[in-house]
Amino acid sequence: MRYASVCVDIPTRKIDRAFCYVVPDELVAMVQVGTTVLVDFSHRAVVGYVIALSHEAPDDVDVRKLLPIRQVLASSAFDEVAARVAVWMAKEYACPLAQALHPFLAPGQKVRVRREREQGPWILLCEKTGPVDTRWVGLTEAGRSFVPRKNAARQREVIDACSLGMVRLPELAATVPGAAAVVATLEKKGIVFIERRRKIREEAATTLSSAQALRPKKLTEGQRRALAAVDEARLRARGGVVLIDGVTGSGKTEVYLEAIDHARQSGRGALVLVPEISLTAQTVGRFRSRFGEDVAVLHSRLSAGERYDQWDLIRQGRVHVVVGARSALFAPLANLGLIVIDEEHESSYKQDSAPRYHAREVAEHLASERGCALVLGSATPSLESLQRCRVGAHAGVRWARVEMPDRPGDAVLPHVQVVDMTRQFAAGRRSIFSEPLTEGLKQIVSRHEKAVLLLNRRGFANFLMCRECGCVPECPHCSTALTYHERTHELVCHSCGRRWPIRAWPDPGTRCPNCGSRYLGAYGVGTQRVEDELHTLFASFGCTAQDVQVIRMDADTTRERGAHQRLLERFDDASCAVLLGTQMIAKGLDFPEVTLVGVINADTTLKFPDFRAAERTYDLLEQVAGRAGRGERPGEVIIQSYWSTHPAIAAVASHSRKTFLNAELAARKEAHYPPFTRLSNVIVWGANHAEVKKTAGDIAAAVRVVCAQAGGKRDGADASYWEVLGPAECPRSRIKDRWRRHVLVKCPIDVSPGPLLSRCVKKLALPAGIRVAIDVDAFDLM
DNA sequence: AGCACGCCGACT
DNA sequence: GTCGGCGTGCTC
Repeated sequence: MRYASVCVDIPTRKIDRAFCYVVPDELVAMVQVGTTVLVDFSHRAVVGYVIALSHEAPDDVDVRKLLPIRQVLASSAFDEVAARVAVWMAKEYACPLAQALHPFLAPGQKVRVRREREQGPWILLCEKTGPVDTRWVGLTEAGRSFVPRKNAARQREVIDACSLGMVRLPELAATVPGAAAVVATLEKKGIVFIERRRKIREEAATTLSSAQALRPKKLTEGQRRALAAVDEARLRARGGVVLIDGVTGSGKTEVYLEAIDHARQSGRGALVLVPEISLTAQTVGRFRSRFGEDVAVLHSRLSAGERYDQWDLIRQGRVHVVVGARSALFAPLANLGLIVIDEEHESSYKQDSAPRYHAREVAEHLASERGCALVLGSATPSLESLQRCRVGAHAGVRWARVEMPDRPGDAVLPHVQVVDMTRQFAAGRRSIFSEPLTEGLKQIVSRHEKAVLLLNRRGFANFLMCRECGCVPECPHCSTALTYHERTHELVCHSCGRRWPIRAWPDPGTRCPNCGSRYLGAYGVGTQRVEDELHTLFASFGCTAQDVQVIRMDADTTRERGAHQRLLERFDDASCAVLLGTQMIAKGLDFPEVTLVGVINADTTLKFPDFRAAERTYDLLEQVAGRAGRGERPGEVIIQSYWSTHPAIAAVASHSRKTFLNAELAARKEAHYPPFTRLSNVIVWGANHAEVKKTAGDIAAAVRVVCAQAGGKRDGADASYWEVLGPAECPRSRIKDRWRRHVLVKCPIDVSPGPLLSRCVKKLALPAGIRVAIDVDAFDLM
């Protein structure tokens, strides 16, 4: 008899284990680890996932009570190793096993069971994206000598089109009107035949010149060392981690490409994770140009069909390299030899909904389970990774750091100048652009070069304020100030997305919602305004829009599919241009002609109430500075700031990460923050304020008891640091009419807080409408 | 989660 | 006496 261990898809903390089912004889061939099945479970039918198979039933169940698997709903999406990783994720990130399995399933698969009426039958709701076929038309033997009737012009056209080889029916229909009907007639006569071929939906390639990855004649010293370290880790097959700590433009991608090539030559596959934001045509193009058809790409901008096809190519073993965002980590790639995480410091590697995993941590675990190497690359590694390299090991695997301090060829790091904006202001300058930046832009125009301008807008969005009563309009459903959208004359809540039309000063219809005053004015600097001022500035140089193109890239201009790529292609094609944008332009762009990088306001992110604010600022500035001088001509970086003495800014100016690290690590150690502890966040939310408050209090009390026990068992001063903070209101205390409170838990770095926090929440009877989220190693503390 | 079981108040 | 309120607990 065969038995299957099935995880039922009921995502609740109360059910966090798998159940045993009998595999009926007729299903034995179909039921494998990773298949989606339908089973009976406590008075109803539910969807479940097979996580293990065995010839024996577990000891603790009565074999006579076991139920059979009813039906197989989808073929296998993951193997035993992946199932083990999911079990680990569920524990580590304190989420139900079913939720930990979701990222492993085929993209687009949503199989649910519902019933329409109270006592109605259970029905299956299948929402599965699947393969699609294209019909191809070809001439039969008889067709070759067939001469259509004189007046059958359409038939002749179809036969002509097919005479050189098979043609896709949709293509034929585009050139020959009514081709479908003609083909149907000819097929009946035996003149043509129709063949169905699997169609692979994919995106069009880019024309960006920088999307090519030409093999360099020779690697730099740093690249050779990094490559050797990666190869060694891969051959040891013990899940070793290599952190490639290379300055911007040092050629990390080339090291990945070479290392992947070595893995492929020995028959192993490779996963490459890049932040969603840099998963552009440029990045993909580089991998495609080196590995051609052997690459699958997975990211959120693909349509459901495209994503499914890419995933299925991987599962069928038809590609050996996968490039994708965070969730590509779960792609069913066989014989994994290498995992690469580019820009490993990026916060987008942390998922902010369940399972709240961090791709770096899951990759470390996965690499060790699959016996492959993990490569982390960054010019600004996370403090966590640097700390692990300093120790030399983490979670039982080796962590090694390789430095790449030089750019290939004659390219050098750009010169960085910090402009103290308080002095500019004191000197009577009121423009957005300081004197040095104005001068720099003038040079760009006169020398016909390109510039990148960053508007670091996080936390400095446009808002309205009444100059008579001082009020700032807030969302009535969330505790956030509303953002003002100049172009559409709307107030927008970035928490819940609601919009309200509004008129701002000097529009005659202006009325403050609080006091009715006309003096409701816009504050803050938006990309739109910088764009306008740029045009004014260039006009003052005597330039026209033809002389210098201004390309704005922000959430507004990139909403449309493919817009991101089109804007970059425009920038690439221009002879002289300025690319103006938010965070999204800071990373990964590689345009050798960029000689000037300007940062409009460097310190807006520093004032965030977040212990990583300084690290984020440093990372962003260092990354954007790295866009300059990647080609033959040297680069210049101008950073405008009101807080130019801050270590994060000073460090970028002097190309000295130590300046930043020394200050930051000391502060983190003092306050017991990561990388010296692990920080978890337990969030409670609901419509009823009193119940939220009570539940958060209960959780805090339970966690305090458990933490005191866990802390008491350990000895050693620093290693046994435990702390429970709160409960307190979340910085965003209300979102979409739900009140939010949270409890912060700090614990030693070698402890897994997940199971402990999970236990605390599980034993609590949650009132209806009150929800709890456990966020282990939280990034977003808002 | 979703449903049955069970143990107490106000109704034909 | 029983209909139904929702607290508790189980689901291979």
